[in-house]
Amino acid sequence: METRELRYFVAVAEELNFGRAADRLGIAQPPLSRAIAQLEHRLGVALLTRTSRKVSLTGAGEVLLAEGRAILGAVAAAERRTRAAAEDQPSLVVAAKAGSSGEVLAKLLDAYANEPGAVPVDLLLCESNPHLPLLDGRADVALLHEPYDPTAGLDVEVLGAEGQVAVVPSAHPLAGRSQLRMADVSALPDLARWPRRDGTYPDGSGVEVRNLTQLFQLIELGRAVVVLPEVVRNGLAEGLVAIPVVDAPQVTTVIAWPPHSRSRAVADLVRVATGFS
Amino acid sequence: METRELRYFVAVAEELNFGRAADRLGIAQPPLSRAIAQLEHRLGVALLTRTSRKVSLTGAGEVLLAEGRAILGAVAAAERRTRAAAEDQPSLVVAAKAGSSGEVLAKLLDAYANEPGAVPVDLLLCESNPHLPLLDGRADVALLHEPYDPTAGLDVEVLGAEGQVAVVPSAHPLAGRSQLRMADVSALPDLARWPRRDGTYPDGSGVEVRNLTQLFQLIELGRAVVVLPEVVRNGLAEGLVAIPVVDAPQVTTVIAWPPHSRSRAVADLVRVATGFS
DNA sequence: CGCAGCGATACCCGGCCGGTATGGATACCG
DNA sequence: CGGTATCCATACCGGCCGGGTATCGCTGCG
Repeated sequence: METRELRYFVAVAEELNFGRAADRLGIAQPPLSRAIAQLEHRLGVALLTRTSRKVSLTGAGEVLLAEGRAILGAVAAAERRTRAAAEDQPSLVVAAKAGSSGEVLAKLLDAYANEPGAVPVDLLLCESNPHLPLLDGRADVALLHEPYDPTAGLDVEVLGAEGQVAVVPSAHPLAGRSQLRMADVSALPDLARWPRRDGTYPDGSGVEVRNLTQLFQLIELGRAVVVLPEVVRNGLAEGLVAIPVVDAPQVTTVIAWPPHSRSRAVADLVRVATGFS
Repeated sequence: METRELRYFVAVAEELNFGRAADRLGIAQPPLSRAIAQLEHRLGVALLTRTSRKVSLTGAGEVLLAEGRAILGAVAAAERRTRAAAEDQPSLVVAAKAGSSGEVLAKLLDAYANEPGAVPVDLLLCESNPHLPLLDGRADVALLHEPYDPTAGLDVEVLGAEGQVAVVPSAHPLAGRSQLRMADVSALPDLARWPRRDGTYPDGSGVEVRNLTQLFQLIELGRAVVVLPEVVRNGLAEGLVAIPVVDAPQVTTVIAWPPHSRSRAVADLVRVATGFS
């Protein structure tokens, strides 16, 4: 199986339309049809069911889509990391979610900078999932939050844990309570559309939740409700209050890096991180 | 970067000889030279240093070798898993190290077999590292032992932990002791050659340690010394005794599976395993 | 100095990838 | 119910690239 075939299949599987997929790939539709047919023939497996009006994935196709995405990410990562290894002066890219854990990140980078043999660090602040740049080689290390961020296929080390709080408007009936339970929160109406783990949004009405400041605005307007790690207290606006949710799962901050990482700099940074946590 | 190029590069990087690599790949040497040169050109990076007498890897080459092996494994896994997903009756392959944790495995398989919706289970008993079949798709789940088996790039769930014991001949001076420390053990002579984590053996004299029964024979002959998890007591031969090593790291048995696994059967098995542990 | 080993270069051929043109099936619409 | 638009498959052609053979250039060794 060649990566070209995988790119083609992933494009078709995502578009579920040969014409658009060919467009996206910058080739004509017939060669694409043929390539997919060849791939299916070589695998001896039907990946798509075509009814001249609609294309859909078979079970095997769904498996190959997931595997193929991972492989294409790994290939992109391999290219980037190979090029990075050829640079005369190494550097380190750390990914973190924008607007969270600012001070733990600062402490970590300060501590690392004082290490002997420390390397210049670039920061990559992600609006969405900070684990993605790790998978395609754009970053060398990431700060993630279990269970929010997926850590599948990554090596991780736990840095710390914290409880979660519900954020509600100060004028809200629950605002006076000293603690809540998940049941209290999930009983409240939530009119916003939340991203899925892959970053896409469900269809329907409601605003798509994209970042914290926007989310807080929605909460003030009573159009969203959310349970978040305690640190959000720091950046909380005037009209909002945070109330501990006693039975919410603990959120653990972890430092993650790709498997097979042989980089001295990554090892140093992880050691520093786990040292003081 | 195409997988063909990666296959070619990995072959050359492993053989460090274009002729032998071409032989292994079943092609002639000139196209191989050209393919590697093209790959280097496209990446804009030197992967190999050639001095018409010797080929060696650059730093970037070593990175690409590691990444490339992982990618080729992932591609092989993708093909196998895609084909497996097309089978009308699903099945589950469980990998475990031959000659270890027999009873935990038996308990696990029994418990799983009683699950509703259980699927036929095939066992894959590995002489060497049981994580390898996970990486290239030959197995769906593996029982591993931290820190002996590498778990990089796998999802794991801890099943249990145990201490470690030193195995020595009954006639050995230490045989009467009730407990030992690592220092006691490492002071003893060890004439055997142990496999590295990648399965290869260092050069030199001494027998290559390949499995438990052979290892026990070496110990009886006073040619090897080893610290192993407590379970080995069960299969211990007459002339050997096991003595707890109090400061050895705990060995944890983990159940591991590839990331992105969407299989119902894998999820069921993991749930059963963590349920009773 | 001659030879052997090894990678690079030169050159040719065939297969495959990609393009255009077109066919066949199906849903939608007047 | 016929026309049409949409969409995937097939047919066919041309150019590129991957692979083969022959050979050269370099280097360490006897």
